[in-house]
Amino acid sequence: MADRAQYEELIRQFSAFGAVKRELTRILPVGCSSGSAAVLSLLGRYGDMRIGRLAELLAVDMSVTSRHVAHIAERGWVDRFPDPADGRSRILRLTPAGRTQLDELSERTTHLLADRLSDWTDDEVGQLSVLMARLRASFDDHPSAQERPAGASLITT
Amino acid sequence: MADRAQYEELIRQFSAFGAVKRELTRILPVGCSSGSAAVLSLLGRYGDMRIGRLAELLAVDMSVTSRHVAHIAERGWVDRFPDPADGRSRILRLTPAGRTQLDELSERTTHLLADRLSDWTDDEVGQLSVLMARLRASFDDHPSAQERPAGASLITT
DNA sequence: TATTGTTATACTCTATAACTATA
DNA sequence: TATAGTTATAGAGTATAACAATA
Repeated sequence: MADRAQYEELIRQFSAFGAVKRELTRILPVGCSSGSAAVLSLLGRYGDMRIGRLAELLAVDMSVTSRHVAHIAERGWVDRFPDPADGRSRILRLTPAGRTQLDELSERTTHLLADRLSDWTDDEVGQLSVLMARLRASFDDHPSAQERPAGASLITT
Repeated sequence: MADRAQYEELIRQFSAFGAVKRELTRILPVGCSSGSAAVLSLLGRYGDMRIGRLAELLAVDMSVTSRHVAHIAERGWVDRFPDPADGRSRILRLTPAGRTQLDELSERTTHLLADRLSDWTDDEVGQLSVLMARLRASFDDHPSAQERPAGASLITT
C-alpha cells in the first residue's frame, strides 16, 4: 500500500500525460482524429466486431463509439454488415482503404515513438505497457455506477 | 529499441488510459474541474508561481492556463499578486480556502487510488509514476514546433 | 521588437437523455 | 420489458489568433 504523497505524485503524472497524447494526435493524417485512429487500431488488432464490443475496448460510451464509427464509415474505412445473430447489430469490418489508412497511422506513430523513446530499452517500453494495462484493469474491476449496466452480475457492497 | 507491435500496443494503452482519467474526474467536488484540480495541486506542491510557469508544469498553452486560473480565482481559491520583478506578470498564491479545497481533493483522489490499487505494492505504484514521468520527459526533450518558443536555445536538425 | 497574459473562436472528446428497432 | 444502436444536446479541455500592457 502506497502512501498519500506517492498517490498525489501519480495523479500529477496522470495529469501531465495529456501532453504526450496531444503530441501523438498532432501527427495524425487529415480526416483521421484520435477517435478514428483508436477504432481503426482495434479493428486491425482484434478483427471484425460490433459497436458494443468496440465501445468496451475503447472504454467509452456507445454513443461516442457510434459517432466515431460513423465518421470513419463516411470516409470509406469501414463497412457495416448485418449481424446474422442479432438484427439490432451490425458487424464492423475494415475496408482495404481502412487498412491502408491504418498502415499509415501505424507507420507515423511507430516512427514518433521510436524517435522519442530512442533511449528506452525494449524491456522498459514493455514495463510501461504492462503497468498501464494493469492500471486500467484495476479500475475496470471496480466499475463506477455509470459504467455498470443494470444486468451485470456484479456484487457491490 | 522496441519493435512495431510493442509500440502499437503502447499506443492502445495510451488510448484506453482516458477511462482512468475520467473516473478520477467524476469524484471531483462541484465547481472543481480537472483543470482546476491540476492547478491547485501544482500550487500546493511547488508553491507560488506565475501563469507561465504553471503552463509549463501543466504542459498546456498559456491561454488554457489563464482560463483555469480565472476559474479558481473566481471561487476564491487563489489570489493574484503583482510580480515585483515583472509588471506583466502576477504571482499566484493559494488562499486558505484554496488549501482547504486542495485537501479535500487530495483526500478524495487518495482514497480512490487506495481502493483501486489496493493490490498494488508500494514499489509498483512507484514504478508507474517513474515511467510516466520519464515518458513525459522523453517527449519534452524533443518539443514539437508548437511548443518550442522562438527564442529557445534548441538545436534541431 | 519581444514577451506575458487575456479573450474570442473553433474543434475534439465525452456523457446524458430521448428515440427507433429488434430480442 | 430489455437491449443495440443512433442522434441531439451540453460541458470540459485544448489550440490558434488577435489584442493589451510591459520589458
